[in-house]
Amino acid sequence: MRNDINIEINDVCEEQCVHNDAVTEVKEKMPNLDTLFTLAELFKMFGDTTRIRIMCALFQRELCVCDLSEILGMGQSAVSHQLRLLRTSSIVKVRREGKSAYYSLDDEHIQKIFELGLEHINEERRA
Amino acid sequence: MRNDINIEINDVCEEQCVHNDAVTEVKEKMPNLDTLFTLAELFKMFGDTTRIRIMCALFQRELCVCDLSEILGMGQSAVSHQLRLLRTSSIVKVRREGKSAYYSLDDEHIQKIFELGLEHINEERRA
DNA sequence: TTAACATATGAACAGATGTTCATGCATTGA
DNA sequence: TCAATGCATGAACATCTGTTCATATGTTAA
Repeated sequence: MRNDINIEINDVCEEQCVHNDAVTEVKEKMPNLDTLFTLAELFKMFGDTTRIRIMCALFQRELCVCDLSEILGMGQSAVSHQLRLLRTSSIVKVRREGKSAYYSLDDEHIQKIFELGLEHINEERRA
Repeated sequence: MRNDINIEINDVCEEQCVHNDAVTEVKEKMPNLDTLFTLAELFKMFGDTTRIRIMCALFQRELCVCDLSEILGMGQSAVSHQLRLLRTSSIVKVRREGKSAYYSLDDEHIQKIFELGLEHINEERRA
């Protein structure tokens, strides 16, 4: 009985349908919240058309801000802001030469993630 | 001279530093905007901690809304709203049984994308 | 049928996000 | 040194997003 009381105290708001074994096991095996938060932050970078287009352009070659601005048909400021986010997330890196800043991809995972995403949406379209 | 005028008309706001060869080539090889938009929509689903946690839980096993609600420590409504988004993006699928709705992953790409993301952030941390 | 329950969903709200505008900083060439 | 150029960045603004609340839908058991 004391045991029951403890369960009630610990599992506040427990719904009646909960499969306790499943819930406990899944909870234990989940990566910690910090990791998942960081992961979400990474994927957030892929979750905007402008940034995806920037990455996609950089798959081909290193480019300066001005080139990217022209390729995307967007203002230099907008591109620059997005590049800052991509830099912060270690997705792109800069190389400065004279007045220009040349951006390129920092890591081959980026393209792999991109390609898996493409596969997924293509299967979806076929289905 | 007429040629110069046309160039000015077509390439409005052209910056002076643009590397025209590079820009033209990259532009040609870029996937179309629709595809990149759809791709961004997909990755948007990975770009939220709640949804990442849901996917992560479903890697282990099929779960009902109520279980997920308990695992995440979040309200049923919030979870249900997110599941709807994941359903719409063909990331999860539902199986209904009695009063419950059991969710599971729709496609193995999802876990692969997740794992590549993990690799990326782990390399980042090591560096 | 009715009550209880699991889930879904619309509305409302707060907070996050992306672009533009204005401006600052560094580099280059005159 | 000064003007022009390429890039970065803060502020402002509109839009998008995620959660909560209230409520609806559909299923089950009594």
